[in-house]
Amino acid sequence: MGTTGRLDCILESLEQANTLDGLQTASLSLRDHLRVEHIAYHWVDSAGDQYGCGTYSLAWQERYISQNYQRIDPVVIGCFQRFHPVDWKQLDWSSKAARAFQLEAIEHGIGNQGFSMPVRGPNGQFALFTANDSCDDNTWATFTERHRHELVLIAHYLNEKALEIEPGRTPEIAPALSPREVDAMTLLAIGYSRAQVAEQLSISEHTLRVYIESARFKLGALNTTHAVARALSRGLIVV
Amino acid sequence: MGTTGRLDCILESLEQANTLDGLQTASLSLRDHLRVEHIAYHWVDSAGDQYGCGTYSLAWQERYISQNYQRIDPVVIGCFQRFHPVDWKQLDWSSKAARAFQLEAIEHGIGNQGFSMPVRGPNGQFALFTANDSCDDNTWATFTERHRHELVLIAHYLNEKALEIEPGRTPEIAPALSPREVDAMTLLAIGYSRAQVAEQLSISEHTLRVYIESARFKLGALNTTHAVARALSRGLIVV
DNA sequence: TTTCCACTCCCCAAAAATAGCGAGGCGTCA
DNA sequence: TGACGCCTCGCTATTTTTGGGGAGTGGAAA
Repeated sequence: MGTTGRLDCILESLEQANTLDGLQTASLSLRDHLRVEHIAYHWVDSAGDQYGCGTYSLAWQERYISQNYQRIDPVVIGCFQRFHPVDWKQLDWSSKAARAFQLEAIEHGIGNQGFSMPVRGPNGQFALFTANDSCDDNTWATFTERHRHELVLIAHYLNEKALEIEPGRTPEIAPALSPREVDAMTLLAIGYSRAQVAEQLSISEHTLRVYIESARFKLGALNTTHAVARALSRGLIVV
Repeated sequence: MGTTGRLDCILESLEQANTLDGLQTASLSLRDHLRVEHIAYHWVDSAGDQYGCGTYSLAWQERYISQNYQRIDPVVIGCFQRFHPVDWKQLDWSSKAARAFQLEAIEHGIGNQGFSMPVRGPNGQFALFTANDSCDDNTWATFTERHRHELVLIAHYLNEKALEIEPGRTPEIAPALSPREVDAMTLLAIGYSRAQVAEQLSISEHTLRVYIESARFKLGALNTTHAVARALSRGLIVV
């Protein structure tokens, strides 16, 4: 199996990449380095928008996207609820849809063993990095144990690169809110009504409204809910 | 500086830890390994609830929590908007509050150089791992460059451990929203009024209301704004 | 010094959201 | 088959939020 030294080289070449093609090339190196059949980086957007690179067949990728399989894919669902990398065997394949999905995947050349690592970025960004192969359970267990650190690192750097390449998906620069506006947005975000927020801040409800309005204006929001959503997704408030 | 071998040992002992004290002990080893003045793991929780471990003085930790400094701490705010680790020098210290905060931190023994790594878990969980020291810019740049991989790994494993130790702290397991509920929450989050959402989804406003209510119920939210905020911060919708 | 911004307070009328009921059809899973 | 969840539609009434005005303080920056 590859050495840490070689991984460093690959990560370095990954740093040079600045297009999706670059990521694709890096994927191939990574696969060779890890000596597995497939690796895949898969950016999952809840709007169903997707994006990724890896060594899965194009036919499978297209099929996956066109069928919106991320909705039923146990790998996606399972990783979404976890922080640590997971072996596919630990996932829930019990539903009918999941088993049908798995069969179809295998028909498209996906191996029976998989190990996937969830990665999360700002604004709820979510992606997976997967290593995939066909082998028996023991071989796979040895592989995952030995490469755990590497897989974590690879997932991190791939996602870092993906975020860099797709800046359209990252947030606009945030227009700072005043302290009172932050207070107001924060309390609204945790469910307080206007009256409660005003009481909490010891100001009149009329005053509070001015803050909400000015925050709404600064955030270019159409209403309070929108303003809170923008403040949240731009990291101006933390709930 | 330490070798990768030693880091592996520390990470292994980290794996054994199963209490906050264990994390605290691991922090000390990590500090020695990295040869910095301070390291800190800081779980930034909703509602200002906090949690962490590290080598900062108790006085500072208490002060930080009692003053809710995570609201103005440029490290928290900056990391919250980013994926990659950041040097404190790259952050925005321009506001008055931020500068006052920095001065106070230094008085409490925090070094002038810092390097922080954001980590995110399921349900919008968010934490920081920081290495901190007092030295000149060049020394620090060399340090951060050499230890980048290590810091990423440490942050990952510390957070994995923290999630394991404090499972109660993770917000309730995300009660998946139905597709229509997701639609409703998403459109509300981008500023549509109820009438507009209903029109967009081609359903009656009455029906829409059922979705909003059931989403609110599932999310344990007190009102629509709260529900949207929760859906956002748990990564159930993306705006 | 003047200008700007953050903070505070007030009124009123219209629009929107909420709470409480009700109903039926469709699909999946045990 | 029956339970359950999802999607769809209806009513009434109350509470809350919003949008449009205006007005004064104090501090910081230009």
